[in-house]
Amino acid sequence: MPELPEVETMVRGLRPALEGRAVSSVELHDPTMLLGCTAEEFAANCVGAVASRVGRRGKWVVVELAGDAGMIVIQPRMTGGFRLAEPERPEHVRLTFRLANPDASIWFSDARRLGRILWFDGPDQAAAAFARAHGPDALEIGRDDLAARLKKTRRAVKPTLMDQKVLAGIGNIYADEVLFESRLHPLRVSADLKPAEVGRLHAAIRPILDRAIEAEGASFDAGYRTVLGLEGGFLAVNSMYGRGGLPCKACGGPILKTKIAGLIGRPTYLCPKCQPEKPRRGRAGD
DNA sequence: CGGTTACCCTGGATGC
DNA sequence: TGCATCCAGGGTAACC
Repeated sequence: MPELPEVETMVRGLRPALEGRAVSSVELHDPTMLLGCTAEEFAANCVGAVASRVGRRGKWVVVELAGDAGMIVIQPRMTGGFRLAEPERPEHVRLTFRLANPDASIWFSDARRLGRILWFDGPDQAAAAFARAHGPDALEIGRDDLAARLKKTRRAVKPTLMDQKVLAGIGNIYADEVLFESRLHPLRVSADLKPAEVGRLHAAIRPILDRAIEAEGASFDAGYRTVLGLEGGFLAVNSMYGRGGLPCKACGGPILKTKIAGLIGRPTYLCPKCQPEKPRRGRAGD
């Protein structure tokens, strides 16, 4: 489920509950989700350690243990999420951290079990693994950097935006929002975007992600919730995702829900009028 | 190399 | 009510 704003919201919720606290025990209910060490090693590494910092790298949640005792990375992927001991234990809990003084629990639950729990012996290993899989963070990437990365590929711009190696944090929901905001069709060839178009795209990314973080992310159905079990509010104020057939906020025409090449089964929402497949001659350019 | 597809899993919603 | 089908926000690996 979670993309950058949802993961950022998780991290902000976890911080006050976890930072500075000693882990008294861990329960790994599904050891197949753990990579990087055995379940026994994981428990031995965590118990007694103090969680010094909780952070985000792209869509990864990073828990740093004090004194270089190691790092835990949790990838929620589609259906993973955290819940504090309140208000109630969620279903499908795969990992439990118990804390002492005062006693508390933090749960990681994941219905589809697509999530991953990674163990790294130290920050260098974690940083190397992150660097292998990710480009710059979507909140931090510069316009020229984005332009250079788009120039390198002739694939469609939407799958490029969702490629974590190009920039980290954008997934299916926010790609559609960003492309609508910058009036670009998702099938436009990345390398063919004109400087002004790349400028619009870059200018749209940060504000949309910031607005979504402010709303505490996007919730629908039984999916993503905050660590308190609350729904995020972004889908009440967004422009595209989940709004197939509804009027486009710019032109009033119907929003199209479709599928595009390069993204296997995932839906794409776009406004055919505001996001023309071919750039208008003389206009859309620089 | 770049792009496409299958697949990993499962719960919930929808349809017959 | 019961069963089949479809759908899903992510990511990797195999393949052409």
